[in-house]
Amino acid sequence: MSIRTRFAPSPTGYMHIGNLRTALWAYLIAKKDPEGVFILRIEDTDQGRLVEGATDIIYDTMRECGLKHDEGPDVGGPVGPYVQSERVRSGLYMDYAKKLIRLGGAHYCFCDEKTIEQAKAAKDVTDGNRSYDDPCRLLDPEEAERRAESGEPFVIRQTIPSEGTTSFDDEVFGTITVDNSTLDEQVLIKSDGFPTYNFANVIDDHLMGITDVVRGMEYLSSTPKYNLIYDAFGWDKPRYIHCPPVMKDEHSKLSKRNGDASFQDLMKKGYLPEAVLNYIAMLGWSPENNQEIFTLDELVKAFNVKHIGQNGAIFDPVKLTSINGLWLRGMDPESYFQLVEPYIREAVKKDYDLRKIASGVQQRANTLVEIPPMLDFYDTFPAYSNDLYFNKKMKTNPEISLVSLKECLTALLNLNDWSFDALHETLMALPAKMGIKNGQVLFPLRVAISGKQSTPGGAIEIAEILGKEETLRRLKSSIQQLENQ
RNA sequence: GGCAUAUUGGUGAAGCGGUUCAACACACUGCCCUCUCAAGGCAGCAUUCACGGGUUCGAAUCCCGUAUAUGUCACCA
Repeated sequence: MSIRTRFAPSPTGYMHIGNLRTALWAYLIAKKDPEGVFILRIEDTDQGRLVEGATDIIYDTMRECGLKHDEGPDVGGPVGPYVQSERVRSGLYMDYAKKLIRLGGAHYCFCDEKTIEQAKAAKDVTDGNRSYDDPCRLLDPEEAERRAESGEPFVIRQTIPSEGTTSFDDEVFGTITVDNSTLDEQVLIKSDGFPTYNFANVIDDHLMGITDVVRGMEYLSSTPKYNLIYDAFGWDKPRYIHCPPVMKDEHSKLSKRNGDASFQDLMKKGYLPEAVLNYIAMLGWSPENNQEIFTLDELVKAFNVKHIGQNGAIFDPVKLTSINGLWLRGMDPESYFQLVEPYIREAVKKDYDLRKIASGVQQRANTLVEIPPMLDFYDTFPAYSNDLYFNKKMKTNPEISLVSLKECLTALLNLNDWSFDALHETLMALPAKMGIKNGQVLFPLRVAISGKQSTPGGAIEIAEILGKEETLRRLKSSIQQLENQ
């Protein structure tokens, strides 16, 4: 039987990183199997929490990441509909709930909320048992059904024995066993007739033939209850893959509440979707070899449930930045240029050779948004301090620099072939002639024509791009600035 | 508080009873090198795997306890 996994978000806001990682892993697990199917299901049974446009964000994010689902609301499939609210309308959950009642796995409950609250308040919470002993479970079934039919408000609760234990196997956490007495008889069908997540989830996973349930570990403690439902129906249980959380720091999960980055935010900050995906795949999972850069297809091949860890992984923006830089540097020059052209144009409005600028940038920028600020010197020669000529490593200072720059000026003045090669030949002859290190000429020159200590591309590239006239203008001005000191 | 799960360096982590077991990567530090910075290369960076016991000839790896963290105990998902 081929693998079927699902990503089942509820459209309550934006797509956070932890969610995206769960989607990714579910995708990878499905695609590991050539016949595997990845399904998108929208869980919108909480009508109160729906957020306008949230579904579109889900579609957009998945598309941008290349996480293509084989079945879902927009593409259809054999086991639809794929939106829970639509499934509710068919009465499907209620039918199954009633069936479950007949099978002894659930019962009607007529308790009103006040009663329940009072009962819970009166209960000793430290005894370790379930928080509410529902008296309705003792009701005569015929009687209960009659009351429900007659229009009395009700919910349907799961019926759980108070004795014994329930256990299940999780692919990442192993076998987990709990006492039934600690399991709450949760509501399956709410008084508005909608199923709760707890119920809809089980029904849908079964009806959609989900073989591998991939979800956050916050569901670990409720999984025994789900298995009790599967058992009551006599259904096959899926494999469970509970994912450790993605943390902001040691203490808190990554969340919108904390103002943490969403996928959309990361895009705005100039990261590549491929790099983000690559990075988050490894949050809590590690490959068997030491490979670090993976395309989606490579992840599919390399991914292995056995290597998912059990501890929360801290989302490290610095590491992401480094991975992103690796991706950027690894691109072929033409695609890179297409990608960064808008960012270069943001800073460079004058008529310089953008492709040459791009090739300098490619070796240096780790994110897209850091590009414009490192290029601002092209359009306007910035004011700068002579202190920039101090460089410990190059052993340069304003005095040495002045000497070097004057040499540069005389050499460049007579240079008519302003090509990279000619510039290179001319300028590299200087240090040899003067008996100093290359850097003692080229570093001052870079400062003199860019007004910065570090730039994408070297002094020679910058001079070439700037052109003879502008280079000499800046050079003269810098020499003057040094002499006036 | 009950229950569940976890605890390897600043970070992600490998290792899951025994020939270097504390890999690899990020970050950091130093050096080298290409025309400079960056990138790249090399080197350094946990005598030790939360703590305390135990099992064993031998434990980061198994067991027990303590501490800490996270999750859960909703007519939210």
